[in-house]
Amino acid sequence: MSTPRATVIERFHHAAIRMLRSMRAVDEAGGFSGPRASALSVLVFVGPQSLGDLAAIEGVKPPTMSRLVKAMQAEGLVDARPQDHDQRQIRIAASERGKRALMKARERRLEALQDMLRDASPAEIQAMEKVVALLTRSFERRSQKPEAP
Amino acid sequence: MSTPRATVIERFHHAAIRMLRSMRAVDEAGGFSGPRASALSVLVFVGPQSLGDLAAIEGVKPPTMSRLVKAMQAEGLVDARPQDHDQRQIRIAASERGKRALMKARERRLEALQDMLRDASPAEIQAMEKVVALLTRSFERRSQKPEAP
DNA sequence: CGTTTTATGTTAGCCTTACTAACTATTAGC
DNA sequence: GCTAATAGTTAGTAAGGCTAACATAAAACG
Repeated sequence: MSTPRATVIERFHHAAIRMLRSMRAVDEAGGFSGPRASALSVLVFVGPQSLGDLAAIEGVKPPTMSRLVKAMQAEGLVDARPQDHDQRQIRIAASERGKRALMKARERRLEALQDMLRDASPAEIQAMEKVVALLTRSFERRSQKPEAP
Repeated sequence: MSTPRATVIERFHHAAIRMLRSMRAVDEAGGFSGPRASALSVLVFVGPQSLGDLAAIEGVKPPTMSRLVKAMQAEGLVDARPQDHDQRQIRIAASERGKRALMKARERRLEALQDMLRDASPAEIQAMEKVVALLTRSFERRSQKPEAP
């Protein structure tokens, strides 16, 4: 359990925690918080969703998403109305104001990240790219087989 | 704002979020949750701390840490008693049971991470190492100058 | 010294996000 | 058409975060 490989993985995990912790501060300074930014970015970049689907994408249970949507609706960040073909479902979409707010928050976060990593060498940027590819691959593998067959 | 560099950084941020989200599930399945595991690991690997120091290390305010410590104390994970040289401060230390619990949780998480990254190539592991170095460097720079002079 | 200031934790009260359980309403199946 | 299943909501609880207000111990200082 103490191979060099394990050590790297563990240190990477820890570094990721620290990086995201400092980003949280940036996100929250900019008005809306992690879960909201995340759900909104799904609505903006993936498209309108039903509540259940949005909850599944975000990895939370429907009641949690229900409350989140209600709060964002109250702030005018999203619109929600019954689906045409199924009156049980609701169609949640980012409002224009929501889109603008998301873009601004995204920009702020990106600026903070770029500032944090401003002295990264080209080789390090390349290394980040490799790591992103690795992680993306892992996520895809995982989502292909959610449960053992 | 749309340089390749920015794109990589943004995708890295997103990948980190997803990685940690799946790790949260592993942590919580194993008994205690993120903030507890994190605080406890400071006590185990860095050593006993006062409440204020521990709060600062963890990036939370003292009342938050006070409650966390109280809960962990109730579960027998940590010991706390007044400092010798200053009766205002308390000295918080991991108990034997806390150490064991942390080690087990750590092992579980590491196994899950290794499983997630099981098909990483040597080059990718090397890339992770580079990224860890980059992030660590950034954190150190940041902690050296907490506020502008 | 004694008084005032500063430092350290704690308590109380609030918010957000997460959960489960129980409920309503709509759709689908038989 | 009655029953099943499905989609969301409501209610109640817990964890973790915050600020404001407080108690107490130590330090500073006249």
